[in-house]
Amino acid sequence: MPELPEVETVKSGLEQVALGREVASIKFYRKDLREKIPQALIKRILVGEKILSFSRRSKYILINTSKGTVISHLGMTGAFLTRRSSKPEKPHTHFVITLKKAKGLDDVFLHYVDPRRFGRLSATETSAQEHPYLASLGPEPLELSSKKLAMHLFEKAKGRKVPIKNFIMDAKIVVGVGNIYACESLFKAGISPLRLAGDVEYDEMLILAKYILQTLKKAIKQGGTTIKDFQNADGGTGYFAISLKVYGRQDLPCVSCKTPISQIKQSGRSSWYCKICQN
DNA sequence: CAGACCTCCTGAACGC
DNA sequence: TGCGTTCAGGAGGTCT
Repeated sequence: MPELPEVETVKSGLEQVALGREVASIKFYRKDLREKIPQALIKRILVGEKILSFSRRSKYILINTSKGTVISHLGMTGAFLTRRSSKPEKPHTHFVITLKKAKGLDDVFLHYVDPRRFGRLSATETSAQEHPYLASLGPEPLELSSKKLAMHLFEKAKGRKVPIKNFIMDAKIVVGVGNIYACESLFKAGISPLRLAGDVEYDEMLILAKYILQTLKKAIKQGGTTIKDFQNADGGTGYFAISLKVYGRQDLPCVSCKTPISQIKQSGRSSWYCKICQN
């Protein structure tokens, strides 16, 4: 389940093997993931074109050529696997990008595998930022200082009665804070996930912002192991490298006060927190 | 308009 | 052992 740090790692891995290379072909094994795949448009943008850059916006990976941008999301279970053959070897391989053979370089085939098909694949020949997937997204936390992020969150939270946990997971407010990072950051900041966003004081928001950034940055740093394993990646390992203090730890003792960790549901999502340490 | 809840999907982890 | 059930989660959609 790729979170933002893992997506960053996947992007780096793709850069290592495919940046600057020409796409020879793309073969689709499905006509849809979450939505219908615009196959003809994607072919127009990729086939016969050099990959000028990869970029990331929120948890989307963007593949840029002179013809436009292909926009992909890994959902929960998606992965780009680098292979030496075009033949799908894993179940749920939904498309394969073949890079043109080049002197002195290995043959490379990018296999997109996604068992649950929560992933997405789309494209645009114009501005990627105006694509519906990206148009209404909030800022990238990693491009902000903790103070800027805190001010942004504090302003947006004014008058909001949504729980702070749901608030920081809302991609329209800020991108890249998935369930794991929301739970962990709130624990470190000592803020209950049940608190209403509008009731969180600026000072608390600053601490929360610091921990969100710290957790994301730490995970990206440790995601390096995934880059190393990318050639035979089978789903990514980097994200398990961060030590989870509350996520998934229901009934286990709080690392700080030993009180059993509570699990609750918020808008259908599990939240874990310490009733004593988080207020 | 804001907020809660539903939906998509498969496989892992349970329970009987 | 082997079946059925539950649950996880990103993000858009729908309902209140």
